[in-house]
Amino acid sequence: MQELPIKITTDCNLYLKNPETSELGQRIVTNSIELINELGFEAFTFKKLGKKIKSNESSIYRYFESKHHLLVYLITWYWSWLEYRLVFATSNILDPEERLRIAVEIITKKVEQDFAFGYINEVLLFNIVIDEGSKAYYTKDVDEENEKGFFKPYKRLIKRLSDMVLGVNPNYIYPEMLMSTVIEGARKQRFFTEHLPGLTTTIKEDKDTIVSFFIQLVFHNLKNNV
Amino acid sequence: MQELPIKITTDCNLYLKNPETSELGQRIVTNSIELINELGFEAFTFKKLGKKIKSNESSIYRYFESKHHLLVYLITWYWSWLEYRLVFATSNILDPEERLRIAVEIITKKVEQDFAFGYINEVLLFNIVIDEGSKAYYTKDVDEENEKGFFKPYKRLIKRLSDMVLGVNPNYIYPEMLMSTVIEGARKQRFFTEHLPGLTTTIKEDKDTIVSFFIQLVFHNLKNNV
DNA sequence: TAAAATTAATAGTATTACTTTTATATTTGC
DNA sequence: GCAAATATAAAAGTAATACTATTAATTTTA
Repeated sequence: MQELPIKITTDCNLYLKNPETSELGQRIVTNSIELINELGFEAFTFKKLGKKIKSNESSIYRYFESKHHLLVYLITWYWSWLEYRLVFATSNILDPEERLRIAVEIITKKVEQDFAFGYINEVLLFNIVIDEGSKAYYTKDVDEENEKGFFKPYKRLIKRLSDMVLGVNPNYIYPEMLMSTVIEGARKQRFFTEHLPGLTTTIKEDKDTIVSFFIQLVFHNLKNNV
Repeated sequence: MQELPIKITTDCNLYLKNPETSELGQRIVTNSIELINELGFEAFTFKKLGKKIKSNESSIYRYFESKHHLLVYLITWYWSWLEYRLVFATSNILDPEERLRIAVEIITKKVEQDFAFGYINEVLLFNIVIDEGSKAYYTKDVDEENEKGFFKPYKRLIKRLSDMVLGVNPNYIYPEMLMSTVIEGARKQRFFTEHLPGLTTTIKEDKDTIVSFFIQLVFHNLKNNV
């Protein structure tokens, strides 16, 4: 079994039993990604997942308290993976502008290649992030779940990006707001491109309009704030 | 009965019977806004609403096919109301920059005052837009619902805003993307401010950080695109 | 005032998320 | 190597959900 460099720690309170630690746990994660992709989160149930992995509904409940917990786990895994890639891609870049440019590119671009990180298919997971991502926090229980630590990894990612913003312009006063607007905005524009094109812009000559737009947005904004 | 200047037309296919046209219909709308605020959309049911308006679950189904249809109706009413206010506030402004500034302010600022438009409480409706707004389109049926015309009023609003952007800078190439990023981004930042402050920035001295941020974002971006 | 339309009430369906219980494997400590 | 702890599977059950169908009562209107 391959070790994954991305760990969702216990202090996030996202699982009852760490799915990394058993074959069944891994099968739950792998197959839930496939099944949520196929059915959408609302139609996805632990019963159907149990059938798919030739196990039982009640066994899945040993790992995740609810299907909502499982969704948050998957989305969190994605943010942690993004942060990992971000650190990796920018570690040798000394120029702050170049660092930020690379960072914005990574957080806004499509995931098209399966990085084959263990039992997780990143391309399918990316689709879930686009289509179902905001369901992780649009709940009546956000505040409670936030206190439990559910969103720590996401906050850490935003913090890291904000620091890069300040590296380019230490006087900029909205670093967190800018970066969460970019990361969430890019997700939304992807969704619009796919389903509601009237709400977005696509430039045919551009390989990725969403990436270009957000890079321009960030840098034009920072340059005017001296 | 006061006439509402905001009409959700039949070609949006959002209702079975227009709730404006009867007292029961209006009670359904008024009270659903209160009840969704109170319980959140997931815990809200037609059964509970029926009890609240001292009518019956099945009667509500005569107006709205499902609770999802009702939610989309409410959100759509909000977009139409925003557009109405937008047109009203900018109709006499000739300077394109000033027009756009006013527009961005209107679409990003909080609704704190009940405009007392008939039977709709705009402050409560605004809360629903913040907390549940994106549930209107994050569904497996988006494409189908889009074809039915569910999102026409929202698209019209984005179109109108894009035209104002082009009024300021005719060479700007991402008008729709910029405006939907602003409108959706402002909603999300409001939610973060309330529930996940680690993902956003708040400046105490500023009366409304979200408005200031987005105005700056738009204008710095447009000025660098000649 | 009769017909049409609207509303109310009841009861029903299939499915959902999740729990409980019990039995059977599998792993682990000694 | 075997008992004890743990993990898994299976079945059955619960309360609630979203929605439908039917029927009856009430209101509107022609």
